[in-house]
Amino acid sequence: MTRFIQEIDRSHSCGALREADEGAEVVLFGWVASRRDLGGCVFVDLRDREGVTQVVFDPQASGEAYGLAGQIRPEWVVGLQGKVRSRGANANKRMPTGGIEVLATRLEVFNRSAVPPFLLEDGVDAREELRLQYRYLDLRRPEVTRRILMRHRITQRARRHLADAGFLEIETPCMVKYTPGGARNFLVPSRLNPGQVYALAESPQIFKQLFMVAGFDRYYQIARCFRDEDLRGDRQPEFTQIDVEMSFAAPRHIYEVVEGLMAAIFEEALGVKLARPFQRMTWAEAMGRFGSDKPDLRFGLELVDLTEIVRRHDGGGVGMLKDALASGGVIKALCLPADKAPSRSEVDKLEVKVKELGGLGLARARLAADGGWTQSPMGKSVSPAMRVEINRAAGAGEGAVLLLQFGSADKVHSVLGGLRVHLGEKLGLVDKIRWELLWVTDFPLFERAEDTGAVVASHHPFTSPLPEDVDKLLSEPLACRAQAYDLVLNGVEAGGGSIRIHDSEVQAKVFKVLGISDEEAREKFSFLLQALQFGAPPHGGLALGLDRLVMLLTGGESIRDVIAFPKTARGQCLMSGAPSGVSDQQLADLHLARKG
RNA sequence: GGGGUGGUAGUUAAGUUGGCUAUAACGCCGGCCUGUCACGCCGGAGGCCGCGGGUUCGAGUCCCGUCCACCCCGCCA
Repeated sequence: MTRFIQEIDRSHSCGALREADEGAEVVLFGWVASRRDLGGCVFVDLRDREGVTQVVFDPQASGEAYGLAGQIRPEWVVGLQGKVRSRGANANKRMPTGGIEVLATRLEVFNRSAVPPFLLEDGVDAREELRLQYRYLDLRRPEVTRRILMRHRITQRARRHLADAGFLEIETPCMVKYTPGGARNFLVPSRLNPGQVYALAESPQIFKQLFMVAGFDRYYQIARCFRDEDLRGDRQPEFTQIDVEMSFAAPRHIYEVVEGLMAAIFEEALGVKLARPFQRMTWAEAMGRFGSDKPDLRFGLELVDLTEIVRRHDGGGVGMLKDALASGGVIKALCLPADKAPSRSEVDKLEVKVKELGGLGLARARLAADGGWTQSPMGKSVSPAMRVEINRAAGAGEGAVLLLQFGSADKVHSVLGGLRVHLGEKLGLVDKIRWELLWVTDFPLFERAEDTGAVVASHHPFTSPLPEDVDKLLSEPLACRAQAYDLVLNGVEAGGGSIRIHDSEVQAKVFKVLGISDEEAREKFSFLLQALQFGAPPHGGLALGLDRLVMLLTGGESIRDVIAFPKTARGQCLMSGAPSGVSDQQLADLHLARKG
């Protein structure tokens, strides 16, 4: 008797056969997805990464195969030979292969399977803890497999697109010199250099700039990055970026390349043609209108700026508004029309949300038929004149609810921006089938650190200011805008980048603003600064978060869904058990001592 | 670091004011069944109620602690 594998080759995947293949002799390999034993015949759904095909075992076709089919169980791995036949009126329209089945003449069991700890079917919601523990089984589930295959197609398409556009794929080291600032690094102790460490690269940033100095002109990499920060659904300790850098580039050149790349990816993944160019909005406009540097444009509900109205009315009789103005604050509101207006108790719940977002409270008003404010702490004191103007500015009619925040612009924006997103989801304002891409541009070059009050780089210290703001670097640093941009997709930051400083005078000014001395700069960034002195071309780039992108394009809920072997929120791999303990001998080899 | 939600057969869940011999569905095991595709029918096995203390005549249920997973804030491009 001939044996599979050694002598018989697979002819098709389990997702390939159609009615046109009727009559073909085929050989399929795969896993038993389900078995329906009707007594006189046995149906088996055979699954591989490409799909599922129904196989029927009939004693008249092969008594031996039929007998074996009665014994097999879910997740056994088998090979079989048979003939494709049409299912005619019995076709299953919900399956791509549902028009046919394979009448098996031979069956070989390659391996049995223990009973899996959870059902390997779509739509089952076994606890994620368990799914991660048996990730190799979870990956067999068609919807999980589909995401991983989609990731493959997206990265392949990205590679092809960028290579065709003249970008070189070059790898950069993961083990790098520690440089301060930005995310916390994982550290790798050096056995050969007692007491010294490598850092795992949080991004290839400096190296890709050096490629530009080297004259490679255009570089890309599907780069793994490492950050030792607390984790979220969209943050893993190691993650992947599509990293791009190009020489002789202004922001518009970067936009053009990345828009082409995104269009290719969307076409590949969804068959969607993106409208180009993408929308652009300055950071200041995004913050002002949406309270966010990554506005979700799938719905409206923009912030209404009431600052000037309140100023003209000198507070309009409302003490807290007047105080907010006096301390240099702003007053903004969200207006929910009557048909979306939350009830009184729902507004109270929103106030809880506001406090989560860092707000002190939620001033509100519900409009009566005459425009008067009810259910409002300001209802009695507010002057009718100001009230009328605010109602008009907000477009608020009878039954509408106004939700107000006042205070520092940063706080008002972050609270109302967060509330806007919350309401967008909760009230079903978000159009789920839309893809809204935009560039947010002209980010502030510097910001004030909340804890220390020091001026710090918003992006990183090599980010170039807008040409028209260079003169203000030393005099008004916080008013300087950067040639920095984020690509925002449906309210998610899909990527970000900047044009870098290639002029050592400008770089020196930036370091001065940041309070970094020449000596300190040399010590921290020596090799980059040195390289910039040897004919560095104007250059800039961007990095796209591949995990987030694939998550959005596949409808995943977290990037864990699109990473083959993800870690938990505490950075553990439940399957392998990493991280794990270390022996005294290992520590000694690394010249490390255990604490305590 | 702070806050929240959850943890009960293999899995997903229910479990009332503390009274339980802890339910159900799916899965698993055995039997029957030739057109199923969530196959159907009959029968069966299966539990340290996350873990450790406490209150109580009595705890899945109440209290304290702890572990794990997830979400939010801080942090992080």
